[in-house]
Amino acid sequence: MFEALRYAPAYLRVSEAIRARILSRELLEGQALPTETELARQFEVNRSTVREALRKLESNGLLGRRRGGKRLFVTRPTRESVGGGLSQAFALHRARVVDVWEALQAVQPGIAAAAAERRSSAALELLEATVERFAARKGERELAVGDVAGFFDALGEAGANPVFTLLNEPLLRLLKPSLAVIIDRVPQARSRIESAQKQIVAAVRARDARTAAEWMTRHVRDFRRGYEVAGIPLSTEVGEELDAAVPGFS
Amino acid sequence: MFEALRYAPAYLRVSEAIRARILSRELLEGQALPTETELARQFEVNRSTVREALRKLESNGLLGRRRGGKRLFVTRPTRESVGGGLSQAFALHRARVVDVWEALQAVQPGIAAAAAERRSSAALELLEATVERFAARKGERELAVGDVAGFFDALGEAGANPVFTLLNEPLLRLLKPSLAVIIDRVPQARSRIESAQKQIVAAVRARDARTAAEWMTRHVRDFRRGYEVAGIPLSTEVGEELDAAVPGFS
DNA sequence: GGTATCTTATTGTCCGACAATCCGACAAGC
DNA sequence: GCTTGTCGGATTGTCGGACAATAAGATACC
Repeated sequence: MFEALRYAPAYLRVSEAIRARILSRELLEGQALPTETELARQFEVNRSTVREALRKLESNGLLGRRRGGKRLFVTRPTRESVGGGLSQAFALHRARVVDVWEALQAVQPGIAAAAAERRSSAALELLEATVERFAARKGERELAVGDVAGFFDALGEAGANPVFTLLNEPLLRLLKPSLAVIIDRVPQARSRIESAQKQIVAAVRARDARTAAEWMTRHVRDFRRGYEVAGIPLSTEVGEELDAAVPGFS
Repeated sequence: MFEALRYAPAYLRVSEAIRARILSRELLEGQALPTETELARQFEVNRSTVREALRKLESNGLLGRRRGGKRLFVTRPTRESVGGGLSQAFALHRARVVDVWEALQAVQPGIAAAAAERRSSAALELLEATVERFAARKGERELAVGDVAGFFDALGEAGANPVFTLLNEPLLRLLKPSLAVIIDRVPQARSRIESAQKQIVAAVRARDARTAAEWMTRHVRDFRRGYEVAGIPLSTEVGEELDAAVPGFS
């Protein structure tokens, strides 16, 4: 009958006020925030209260500081901070490798198609460099995994769609641990990945969206085969390892 | 040459410590956190410092409180809190409606296929109820938009893939405003949406993943036509309206 | 059993303080 | 001119203590 009437503590109202100013672009990226004391004066609250509000915005990725700096600056959520938060959420929702794989299968062909349609020549070069790097890599499991993630990243970047770029990161993050196992245990994994990447890049260079998407579909399906061959149960829960870095502070 | 040596302020170390305990499942969902004073005692820091740490975890959606409650409880990020943060990030990265549409086009067919493969009968009923609700709706633009979002939501739920569920929310959130315009301005929009939903649900009931995905592809393509007919430029930036609710506090 | 009442514990907010250190300016030296 | 040393001020990180409002738990009552 009646709606619960909300009383919002001051620290929330302060953080909301600042957030609104950022989203409305009154505060622009890169701009320095007033000092805590000044904010306290303007909002007519205590500095401690302001600080609580700032911590919220900080972990939302809306505020950050320059390396070793003191003052806070307006920033927008980076791939890393978004990715950290999201993959953390996935893990807590007990997502399994098969869930992540399924999402990859849905998303990546679209990303590949977008990349093929819109890649700039600079993005193409970057993409090719990534492929070369992976192909040249011998051993060094961890670095090879990084290269594969770098390939997907570069592809997302080439598509010039911020939605794809931001969604890509957390999926890759969750993919990595299991990918490392695959590369270790499946002998032909590297060569299969390499050839798939080359086909995809060729299609991207030719601006052939359909072929890019098709090869990507095959590529992702291969990962699933990889899980099976490597003996990774599809129902393994993806877990955040130690590398759950502090989002928004690095 | 040298790596920057990092010093982490106490409030960050505290929040990291607690986060780690949550991610490692030592602290379980629903469990109450010790009181601020107790935490301060254990970490040997001041209560203000603890509070700053708690605010961070609060906006990450890892801590929350029961309606009108005082104590903090361990929670996992809800769809809403994740969605709020993500759509905020998209907006700040100046995503355009075409970007969101492209992402929908990539993701939704996969979701539909997953739903067809794994839907429970309960989920199917919910889905059908949603479709009925939208079909029966006359006028009431906002509610109709909510119904459409509810359809995608129910579909995601039916797929029983937390990754899809969490990714779906922010996309829908960004879709809504433009969808409202389409429903207003394109006369045949409602009937086209309704028939597409019915085809999709039929395929889901028949557990026919391929057909479900195909109809979904058409359905999403239709939205693009809708943009054109409604005169919404595809390069419009999606913006967070006032409804940018406080994530993790509602 | 359920409900009203009372106590206590806990949170939200404030004030004031201080050390560490980042910032900017300015001077000195090659 | 550009780097390096010096210095004062501004700003953050952290602390201690305080108090009102109110949720939570216990207790008495019907």
